[in-house]
Amino acid sequence: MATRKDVAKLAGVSPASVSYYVNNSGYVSAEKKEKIQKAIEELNYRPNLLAKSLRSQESKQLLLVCNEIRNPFHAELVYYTTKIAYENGYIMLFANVQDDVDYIEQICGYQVSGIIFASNKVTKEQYDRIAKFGIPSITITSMEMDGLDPIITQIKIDTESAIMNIVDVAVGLGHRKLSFLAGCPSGEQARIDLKTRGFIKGIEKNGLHIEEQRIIYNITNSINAYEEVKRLIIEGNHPTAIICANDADAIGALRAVHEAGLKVPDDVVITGVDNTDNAVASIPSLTTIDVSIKMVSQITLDVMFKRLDGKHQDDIVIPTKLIRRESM
Amino acid sequence: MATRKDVAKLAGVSPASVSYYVNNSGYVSAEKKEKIQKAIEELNYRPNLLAKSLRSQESKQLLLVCNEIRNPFHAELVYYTTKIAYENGYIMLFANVQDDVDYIEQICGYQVSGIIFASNKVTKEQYDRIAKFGIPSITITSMEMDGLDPIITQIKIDTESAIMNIVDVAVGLGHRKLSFLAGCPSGEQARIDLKTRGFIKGIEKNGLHIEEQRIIYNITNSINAYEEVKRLIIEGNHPTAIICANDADAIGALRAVHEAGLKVPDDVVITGVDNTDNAVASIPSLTTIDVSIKMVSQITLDVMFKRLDGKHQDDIVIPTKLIRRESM
DNA sequence: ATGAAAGCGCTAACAT
DNA sequence: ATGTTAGCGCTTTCAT
Repeated sequence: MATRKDVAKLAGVSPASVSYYVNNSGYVSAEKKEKIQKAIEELNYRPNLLAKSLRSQESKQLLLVCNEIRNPFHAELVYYTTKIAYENGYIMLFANVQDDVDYIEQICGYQVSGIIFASNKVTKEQYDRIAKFGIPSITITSMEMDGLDPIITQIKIDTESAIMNIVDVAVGLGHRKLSFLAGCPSGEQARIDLKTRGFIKGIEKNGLHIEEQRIIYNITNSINAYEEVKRLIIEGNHPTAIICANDADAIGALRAVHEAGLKVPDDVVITGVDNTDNAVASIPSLTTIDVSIKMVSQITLDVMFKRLDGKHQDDIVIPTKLIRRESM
Repeated sequence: MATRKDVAKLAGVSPASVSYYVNNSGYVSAEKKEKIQKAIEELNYRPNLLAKSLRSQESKQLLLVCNEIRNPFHAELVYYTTKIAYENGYIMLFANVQDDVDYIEQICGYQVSGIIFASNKVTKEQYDRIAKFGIPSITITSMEMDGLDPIITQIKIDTESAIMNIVDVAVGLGHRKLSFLAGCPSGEQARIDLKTRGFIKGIEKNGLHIEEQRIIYNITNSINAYEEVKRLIIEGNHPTAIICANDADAIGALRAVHEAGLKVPDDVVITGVDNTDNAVASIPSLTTIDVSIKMVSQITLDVMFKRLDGKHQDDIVIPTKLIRRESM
């Protein structure tokens, strides 16, 4: 690849002038501008961003960490954040990470300007480790993370009250046996997972006993959800309301219920979260929680740019909205 | 962030020794190794990959270009390729690009080691422009691209015979009015789109007239597909076989047919492509074309590493498989 | 076995 | 208005 030096030589100017022209800093005469432009085109010159970043101590690269890109919520988030970042002169690096913090730390070696977490698999200890790098970070979360290093701004999606609301509606419809398909593992993670908390709080608020309500943990995709719901039904005494942590899981649940010869919503109601395209297109269409991913993306990057600007930003809570469709 | 110099100072050795230790090149005494390791941990040192890449003239960054990450096929591809790349010491940069080649060119400024295209929106002219950078590239394609610069290895997914096969089966089942929901725009793109070609060839092979078979272009997601199929049905004289370019579109078609009170597969058969989770979980489940994305990802990166090694690689054709389920 | 030093391509302060 | 130059953090050759 041609370098700035090559361009300077061909254009008969100094390398500095090329920089001035390319970056629109410093003065370059119209005559030289033209010569430089010509040389750039002839040589197909592109500035070496590695060198530029090294020198200017800012990479203009943002890192987005997801734990499951195959989940449409994450896919949309990648779509919008990448787009907005680019429109603002930043390139998005993407990492699909389960629990390999080493990976993230390695990528930080590229001197990323900022990190966006969209993963429910990163633990507090791992956040703490990454916080040490001093890189402005944001986490889009459905977790209650206490005592997180303030270098990590939390954008909390209020799925807790959303799921509570769903429980209210289900109970209002007469359902007494509810089940929740959680994305997280049981134990510590479950205690801070807002969706799981919402379910438990909803159950308690409605005077039901949480022990009698089944929470199925570790649901990671629709196939998985399908199998678990199938098992629930085969075991007998199945729930009449199946509340899922996301739309994909709800699609799997729908299928299992359908195969068992049960009708949705007459025999069993099912709900999702995320309001993805699937929720509209499925049969029956899904009652779900709308989280405007476009809006979340915009807010996230607004916050990121503010942070990169050295300004402080408090944590943010993003409200959600129940979308009633056919499945409940 | 701490630099190599800081580590050297704290450990009481030269910066070179730190490099030797970190990269396992050159000799370092056990005693110094220990000191260096201690200093690294104390300072939370991470090598600056920007500087390393600049110096060693290889970034170990791969660029993946998609045009629609919200499509599950792309999402899975991102998932697997990112994973395999990392296992081989490469970081994947991700770009969701419609037709903005400038964006790709800009990212190339990071001296990416290789580029993987998974987009049906990149035109030959755009490939040609990027080929000029001399970066080993691969395109995972469902297009017939003639005369492409050999710096771009083509991994062709044989969707052409797959769709022809679907047409055969549909006609064998007695269908005479078929429709194809294409992802590409009509015109030049459609002529090189293997799926569209497969449909046309299949129709002709079966002695039907292509003029009487509706091809709907520019279908980009399930909502879109839903609307178009709804329109087809409302217009009357609707097709009894709706062949879709991907599973997501088929889900939308399914919904439209269902709303019209028609039964799948009794009144209308519908097929997808990709064999995503949705195809298994939908009701009815989808007859679709299986393309093992995991395998495609593995092959793609095998080819990439071979290319990065300076070896030549011929274009590859990846076979596909028809998966019969309930929708046809 | 270890260190000094050149240089990767760039920015920006400074000199002219 | 344009050029010279130091230095970003690193690798690697060459001396010691």
